[in-house]
Amino acid sequence: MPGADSSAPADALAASRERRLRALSGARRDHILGAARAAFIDLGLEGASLRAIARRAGYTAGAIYSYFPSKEDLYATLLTESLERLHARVRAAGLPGRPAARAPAQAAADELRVRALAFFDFYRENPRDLDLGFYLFHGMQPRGLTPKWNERLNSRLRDALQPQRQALLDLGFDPEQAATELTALFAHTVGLLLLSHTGRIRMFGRGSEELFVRYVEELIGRAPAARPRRRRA
Amino acid sequence: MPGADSSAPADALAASRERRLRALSGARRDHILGAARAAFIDLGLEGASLRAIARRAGYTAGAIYSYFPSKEDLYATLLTESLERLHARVRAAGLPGRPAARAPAQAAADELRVRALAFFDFYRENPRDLDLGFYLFHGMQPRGLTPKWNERLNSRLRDALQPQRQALLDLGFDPEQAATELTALFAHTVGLLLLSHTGRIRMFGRGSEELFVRYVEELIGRAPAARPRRRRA
Amino acid sequence: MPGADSSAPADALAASRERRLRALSGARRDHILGAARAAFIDLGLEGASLRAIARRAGYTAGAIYSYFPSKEDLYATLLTESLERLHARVRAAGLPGRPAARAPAQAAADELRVRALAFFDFYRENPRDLDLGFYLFHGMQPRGLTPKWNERLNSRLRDALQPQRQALLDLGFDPEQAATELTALFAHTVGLLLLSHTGRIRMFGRGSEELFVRYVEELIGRAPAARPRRRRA
Amino acid sequence: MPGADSSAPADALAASRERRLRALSGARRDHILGAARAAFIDLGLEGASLRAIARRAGYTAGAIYSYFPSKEDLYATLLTESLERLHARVRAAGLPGRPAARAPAQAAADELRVRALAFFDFYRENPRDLDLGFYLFHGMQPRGLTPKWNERLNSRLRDALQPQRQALLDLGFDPEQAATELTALFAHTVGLLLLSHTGRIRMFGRGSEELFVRYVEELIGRAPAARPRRRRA
DNA sequence: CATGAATGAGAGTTCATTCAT
DNA sequence: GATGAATGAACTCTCATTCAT
Repeated sequence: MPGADSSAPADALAASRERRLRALSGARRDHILGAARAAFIDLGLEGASLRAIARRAGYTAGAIYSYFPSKEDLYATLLTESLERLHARVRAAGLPGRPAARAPAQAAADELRVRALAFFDFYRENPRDLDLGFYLFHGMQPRGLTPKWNERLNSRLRDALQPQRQALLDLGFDPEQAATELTALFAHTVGLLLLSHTGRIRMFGRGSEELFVRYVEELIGRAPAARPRRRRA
Repeated sequence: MPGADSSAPADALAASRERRLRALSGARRDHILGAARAAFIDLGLEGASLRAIARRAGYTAGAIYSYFPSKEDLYATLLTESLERLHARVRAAGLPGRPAARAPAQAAADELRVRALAFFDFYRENPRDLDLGFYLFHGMQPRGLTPKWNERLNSRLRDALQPQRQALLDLGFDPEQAATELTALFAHTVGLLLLSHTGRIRMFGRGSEELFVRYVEELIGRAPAARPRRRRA
Repeated sequence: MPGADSSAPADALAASRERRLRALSGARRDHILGAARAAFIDLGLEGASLRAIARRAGYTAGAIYSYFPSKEDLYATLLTESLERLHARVRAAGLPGRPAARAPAQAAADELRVRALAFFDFYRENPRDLDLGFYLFHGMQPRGLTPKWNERLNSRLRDALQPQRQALLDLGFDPEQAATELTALFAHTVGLLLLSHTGRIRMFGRGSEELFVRYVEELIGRAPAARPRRRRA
Repeated sequence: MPGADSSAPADALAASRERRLRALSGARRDHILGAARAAFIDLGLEGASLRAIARRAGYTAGAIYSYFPSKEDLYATLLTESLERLHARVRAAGLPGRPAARAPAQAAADELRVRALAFFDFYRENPRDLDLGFYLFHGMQPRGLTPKWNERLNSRLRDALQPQRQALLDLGFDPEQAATELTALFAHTVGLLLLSHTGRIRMFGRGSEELFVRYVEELIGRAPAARPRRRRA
């Protein structure tokens, strides 16, 4: 058959084409996500309609549905991706001093400082990512994404918090304590970011970063490993 | 003419009628605010349309505009009133043990505990009031309320936080420290409430109240007045 | 009190105003229904969108919702009203020869002829009313109107068929036979109308009216009262 | 050139390839029609979008246009094919008792009974085929199919009715009478099917099949051949 | 032949707001 | 003060269709 010996090259060709298409499609999807992020930044949560997003992306509203099955899905994807960027940022923060041979307690403290600050700074610099989180974490009742997406988003958030949890353990907190402190740290971070983001912090005449650092230092001060000498004494 | 010499009594009559009307109007305004609050509780932020609010109040949508110039304004009024209820709750919390002759440091610590918890509980029990605050405090770009309302709302919030500030001062923090601690306390409170309200705290396996109490205790532990003897020693 | 003695006239005024408003509103509702009917006639079932109807009525799409809670509801109202016009037509058809002192069997036969033909002619002359009936009787699953509306529409249809049923009884059919013949007559009528309306009848080289008359005459020929001689024998 | 003398075999090859392709294409076209039919059955007329049909066929929406120039055309093809299935069913119905040597009048009556019932049953069992007929036969304004398709569909319908026409002739009706009776029979059939299909018949407390049989028996009773004695006399 | 992307129109519905009465 | 009507813009989403690849 004439088709037989040409099938392998044809397959290769098809495969290569598919790869190219997939890459293109992915790039365009990212482009839409970027437009959505930009729309959020400029127009806020309520203003970022599908049309507005599409317009920014250079598309018709209907075209978005080639990439996302619904607006909620687009939002959820955006948040997932935001949490992944957060995670990347927190992970990257720890790299430089890694193989150092400092005193372990000191090293753990530095770890916590650096990771927690990276987390904090990510949202300070990208306040709309915070909005996004609120949007979907707030109601979360819209439409059908709750079960699957909620799980997935929680998982991404956990990932981003994991380095800080590890640092807490390294600081000598037992797992239970670490969980408690991590929760408190997360709450404090979110609270400060919210105050900062809404401008409400001005009313107190304080800077959010200053307060954040202070909280972290107190937390380190509370760590079992922080005062090993005193304990022995 | 008969109208000339009856003008003074007529004025008095008109004035009394106007007073009565004003009172009535005020009552009806409150009635609408109540309906709005109920609509928020049942339907959430997005579901509480002007129509839904009006329906609950027994009015037509258009009638609301006799009492509020816009939806944003209604929301802002609602938030003002919410902050006043918060304030009342915090104020009421301190009453019972007031005239006691306890050790001053202990009394101040109790004050803080009781006031801060009242603040926290208010929002725990009325999560929609928290929503409302977020809605209006968020972007602050909502149309006509920024200049005047922002000031007024900040002022109400300050009022509600004042008892806690006083307790911090009574605990021996100097004014600067007190401002810092108050800000941090507020941020922590808001962060925990948010975690609790969005259900995100479940993911950490912690209760928001437990964490809140812990934070307050640590704060008290940090207070200058908390260890006066130790310091002298 | 000054308001006391003026309340009665005020009430009267209010009542008159309300009456006027109600009449106006009803007229405008009818005007919209008329526009909807016209839209159906020109654009067919699928083309008659809410927007198209509103445009014809001189309204915005949203304005329709002041008069009808949904498009389905508008359709159902239209069909109800169509069935009422049908009923009126059938009822009016019997009037002229009523008090005649003809032989009863002959009178009953004339009754049936005249009523059945009125029914048939109504739809021959207003084919879109037939479409409307098909639209809602066809799927009938759209949205929430099934339970209430279905009942109501069936009732209207029954009303319009009642004169024919009575004529069948008067022709000597017992109730069971009358029900059977009425159903068959209705089916035949609908079938012929459909053939006529879709132009399919041309393919047979027959006229629908001719066939309809033939069917009615056969039906009359089948009637027990039609052959009194047999009964006497 | 080597290509010159190989042109004849090449042409043959090309022709055979084209034949094969054409057959394949036909099979795939049928496959799509099958998917469309299935989509109709499951989703109804409105729900069966091109996308839904394509999905069922394992294709993209765009791919359908390789086989059908438009959705209307696909529908028309589907209806053509439906009428052909109807025809086959009616034709098959007459087979068993064919070579019997019954009294000719009795045989013709049986013929009519069996053919007409087959026609009726086809639509009773496949109500979506009825929908399809209504959809396309209704306004006939759907875009591109009027001139050519109308003719073709009428022809198919005529084919399916031909056995009944023959039976009517065999029953002694002259051609004119037969045409009239055939039209009336068709109208009655359609009317009953419509009542049955829309559920409206329930309102009359009658069964469509019972009524159908009754109509056919009356029709047979009307046949000239039904009373042969009169003819001989 | 088939895909995947894109269009553009349009669907029904809701909304805050305005205004004559 | 309150109504009921009306606006106009916006919403998400679906559709048949086209076309480069």
